[in-house]
Amino acid sequence: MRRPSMKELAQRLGVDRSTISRALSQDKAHLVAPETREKVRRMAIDAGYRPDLTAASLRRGRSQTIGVLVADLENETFINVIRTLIASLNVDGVPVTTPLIAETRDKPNAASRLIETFLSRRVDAIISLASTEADERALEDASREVPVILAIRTLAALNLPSALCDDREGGAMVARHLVERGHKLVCQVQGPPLATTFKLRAQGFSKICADLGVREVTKPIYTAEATPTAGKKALDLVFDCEERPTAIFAHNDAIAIGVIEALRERGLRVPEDMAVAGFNDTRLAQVLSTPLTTVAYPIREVGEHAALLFHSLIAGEKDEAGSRTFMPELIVRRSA
Amino acid sequence: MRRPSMKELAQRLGVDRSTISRALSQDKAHLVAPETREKVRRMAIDAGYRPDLTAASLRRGRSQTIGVLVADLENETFINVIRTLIASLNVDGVPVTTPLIAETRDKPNAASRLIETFLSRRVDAIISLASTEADERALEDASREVPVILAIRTLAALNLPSALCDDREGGAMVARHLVERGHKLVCQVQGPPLATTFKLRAQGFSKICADLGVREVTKPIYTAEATPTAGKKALDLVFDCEERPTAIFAHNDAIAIGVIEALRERGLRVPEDMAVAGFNDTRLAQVLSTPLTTVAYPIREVGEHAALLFHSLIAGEKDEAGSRTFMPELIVRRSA
DNA sequence: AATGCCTTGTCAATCGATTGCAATATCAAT
DNA sequence: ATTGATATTGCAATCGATTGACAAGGCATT
Repeated sequence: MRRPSMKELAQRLGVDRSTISRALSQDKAHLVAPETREKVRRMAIDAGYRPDLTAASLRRGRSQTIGVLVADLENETFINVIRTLIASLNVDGVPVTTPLIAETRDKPNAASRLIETFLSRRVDAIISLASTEADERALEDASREVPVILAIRTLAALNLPSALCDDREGGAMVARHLVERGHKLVCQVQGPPLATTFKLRAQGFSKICADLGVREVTKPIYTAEATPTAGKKALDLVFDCEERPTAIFAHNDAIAIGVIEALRERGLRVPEDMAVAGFNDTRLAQVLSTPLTTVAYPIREVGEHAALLFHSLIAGEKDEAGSRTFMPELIVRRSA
Repeated sequence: MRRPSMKELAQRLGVDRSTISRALSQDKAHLVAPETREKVRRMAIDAGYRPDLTAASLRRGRSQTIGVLVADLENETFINVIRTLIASLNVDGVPVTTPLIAETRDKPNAASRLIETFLSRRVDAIISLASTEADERALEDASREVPVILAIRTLAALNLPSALCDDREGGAMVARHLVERGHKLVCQVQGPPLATTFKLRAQGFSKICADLGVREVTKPIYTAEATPTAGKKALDLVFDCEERPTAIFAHNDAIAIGVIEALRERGLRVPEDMAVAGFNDTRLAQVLSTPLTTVAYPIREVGEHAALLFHSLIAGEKDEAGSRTFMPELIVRRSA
């Protein structure tokens, strides 16, 4: 009743295991006579044969597996990038490479432990959507054993192939928009500074403000997490400032939602009393009764480029696809 | 510069590979002399030895891997159950079992393809947080080869060990609460009927309404997805009814949020003009300026019991831990 | 008929770790 | 000194698939 191994198939058919292996493979199938090939394939199907990928991995030295590190599984943007990545992993609709997905939650040594697991399982590559400076060392070490690709977040010191969004320009877009709308004093509610994303958004935003002569509230405001709860708390800090801004750039939509709810609790209207912009163009952004002005993340591009990097790196191409940075897009809605 | 294999370690130390294997193992370490054991472990560490789990899997017939099917990676409840599940997979803080996480998005044949992949990779068990009637067959077939555990969603026909929330009672709790608050005509915005969860919530809710003499709007209202967007659309259907209810039970928080935003756009206040209750106690539920009355999902219990089932099943215990259903908890906030 | 090429298939080694069994060493008890 | 028990280590098979080397047969060319 158990499923047969390749050896058993071979016995039943009176051929060698190697013939079975080749007949069933993609690349070596031409080495076996068409009739034999068909015979083998038919028999494999109705015997319910299922190749043992652990054995194949061992022999090939390739596990057809990719380690995916993600900072936060609840974050829509990460998930959507992973989704397009996984979709691009399939060849002709057949999933050949299985992702091992693991979450770091930005905990200091989570990444290095997970990377150890990945390497023990002999992943063919690692894609990190979770890089923080704390993991720099772990990723660097890993990159000596296996291709490492960065997505969404980069690490300047490492020079690893990456698929990114132009976060600086994204921040700049928001700033320009707010300036156009006539705001004179603005404010950022920044995400936690451990990832490059938020730093770049802040830089891009501040640069434009400075260039165009718009002031930011003096004290920089950070959230501990990029969540609505944290955004809500952060609004208190905004109101602690000597001067009250007329617009807030929240570093992502989750923070923006927290900010908006907090404003509502204070009886303030968005955007009349305070304009709010977010980042990512989350699903919720469109659903809110005051639809959110935000920056659409180039999800598909980032995911697909990460997959492209993966394929080019494991194929060992010399003119490998390089790092790329994709442009986000400002989505103007009612909130700012 | 490459990392050494067990064989190379053995040569350097002048002992047999089997000794290395035993010294480094958990369960057979007592078979090797304490000094040898220490010597081996030290050498392993500073040679940077890292066991090859693909080889170990092959030989052991156990991959120390578990297939996790999840319907939706964006759903906080699923993710949180998976998180506690993964945490409970570690023994003494060491991750011994690696989860292979795959998403079905409730697409008809996604589950069976993913299960094929899992089985080819020789997972030790499969945990499905994605079961729909469409996958019944695939899960049943899988359960003949490997332990299959259901979580969150069950399949009555299959009698597989499961870790569940008492969704029926959850629905009932909401109904009782609405009755207590004096509502006479209520309405459900149901989630898609492919999963048991929503059906049970609906049944529990309706039963109590009937028992306590409260009317529901006649036409049942379903959403195509359990998302805010779908919830928003569904509100139109509610207003299409001949009579307007005074309270809405949305089958989860995401739907509830859509409903609330749609109400706001119509200029209606929650809960004064329309009470709204959700399900799951999502993070957002607490953050909203009108905090959401909802049902807290027994996340920890479900995740931990699923892990318990896994451990007991692969240990082959005869008095295996059985299916369990955990009680959710009504969280009364402002919205209803 | 001899030669060479091509097609098809077999043989056997191999990937790296695990484990049942056997072998040796050590020690105590008689 | 002999026996037996116990502790420690080595030997070699094994898990299941893949692949380089090679052999057999067929066919065409000269």
